[in-house]
Amino acid sequence: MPTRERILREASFLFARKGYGATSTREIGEAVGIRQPSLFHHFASKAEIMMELLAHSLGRPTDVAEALAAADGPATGRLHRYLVFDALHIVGSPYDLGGLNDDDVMELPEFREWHALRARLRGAREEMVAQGIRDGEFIDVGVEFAAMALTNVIISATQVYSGRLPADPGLAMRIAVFAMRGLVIDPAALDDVAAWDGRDAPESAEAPTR
Amino acid sequence: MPTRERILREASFLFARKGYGATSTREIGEAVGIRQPSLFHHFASKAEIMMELLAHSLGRPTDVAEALAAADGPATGRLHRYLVFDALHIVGSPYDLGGLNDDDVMELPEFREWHALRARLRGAREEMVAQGIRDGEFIDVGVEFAAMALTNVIISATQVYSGRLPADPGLAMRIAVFAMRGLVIDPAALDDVAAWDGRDAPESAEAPTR
DNA sequence: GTCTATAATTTGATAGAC
DNA sequence: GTCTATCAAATTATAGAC
Repeated sequence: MPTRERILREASFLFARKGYGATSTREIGEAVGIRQPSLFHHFASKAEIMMELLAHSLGRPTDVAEALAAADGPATGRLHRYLVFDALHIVGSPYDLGGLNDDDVMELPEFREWHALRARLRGAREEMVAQGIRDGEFIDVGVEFAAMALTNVIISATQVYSGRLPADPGLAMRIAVFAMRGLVIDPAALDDVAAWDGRDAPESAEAPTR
Repeated sequence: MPTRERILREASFLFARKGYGATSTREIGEAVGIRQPSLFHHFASKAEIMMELLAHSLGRPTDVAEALAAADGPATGRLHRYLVFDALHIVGSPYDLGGLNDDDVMELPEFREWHALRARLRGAREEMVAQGIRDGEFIDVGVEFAAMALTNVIISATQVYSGRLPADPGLAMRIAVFAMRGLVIDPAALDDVAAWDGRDAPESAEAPTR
């Protein structure tokens, strides 16, 4: 495997475990098996490593969320489909995407340009929640809170079931149902949904080009 | 207000926003309005500041969770009561307890002694979930996952509703209901619960001795 | 109780040999 | 593409004056 790719993977593991600011370039080099200055042959700076990971963490999910927010049909089904995609995207990634775009990273000035993309992803998620409230499918506990809570439940699942989710897309769908049961007025609506989009969800889990 | 207390507060804000490892003692001193070396008149090290915050973050919640895990009555009511306490504890604190006991901090060797307390808190939460599953009140999505997901939903709420929760304990109870609706087999059981423990929940939100 | 001065270490990044 | 050597800046913490 190319050194550049190994750097991305090891860096993502360290960033997820210790945080971006607390991870030194020497640690990354050691994990990869090269000396610290050799990193800078592949990336111009430590921040550039993070930016490539941010692109992987935010890119496809934003596209999928915006497409589903603009699609037709009940919000319940579209939101469920996004949550299943999100779980499989995180777990199917060769990188550890846990807490990658948290505030502690995004507040640093060198990542200011990524605020817009993260805002688009959040906006699309909140749009689906707002649609469900407007159409009488969801209770109104606050759009921002509901969207954040749903995301955090999915992240919890990817952490606890890290090894099991990709091999079991059905588990991902049950977890998305669990996450949404608090939001949905009629829990029975989720039974249909889980059967409906079970077909295309697994293919959403993709690995990055290597 | 004593300088020591101001240090704890400003440090907690910075730790929550940037992470422990990425927060320098110079920043803490600057936020307090003193020079960096003056911090060490009040605390022996940066880690000791964090440990005092950890004690506040984990101490009472662990006592409450263990007491409720050992108490009688339906797990639904006891777990709901804990979640309301947790939300009011976090939001009522003068410190920012968000992500204080995350892995990135707890994995550092200087905080190894705190693993036991965090494990007790997690154990008590998971015990309540396990009781509910055993007694047929909760669906079984995995004890560890369910307990973590519930906690993360409460933390989401404290972040989004940071200013509004302490003034509105009823909101905290509705959020706890929202968090638990995915877990409970019969959502109607939560209507009774919310009315039952509404009396004593608000007094759970305490400030530390100053 | 806060300050200045400073020690000892670690940080991200560069230069240049091979 | 990786290495050694090194730099400038930032880190936590200490010593001692006031």
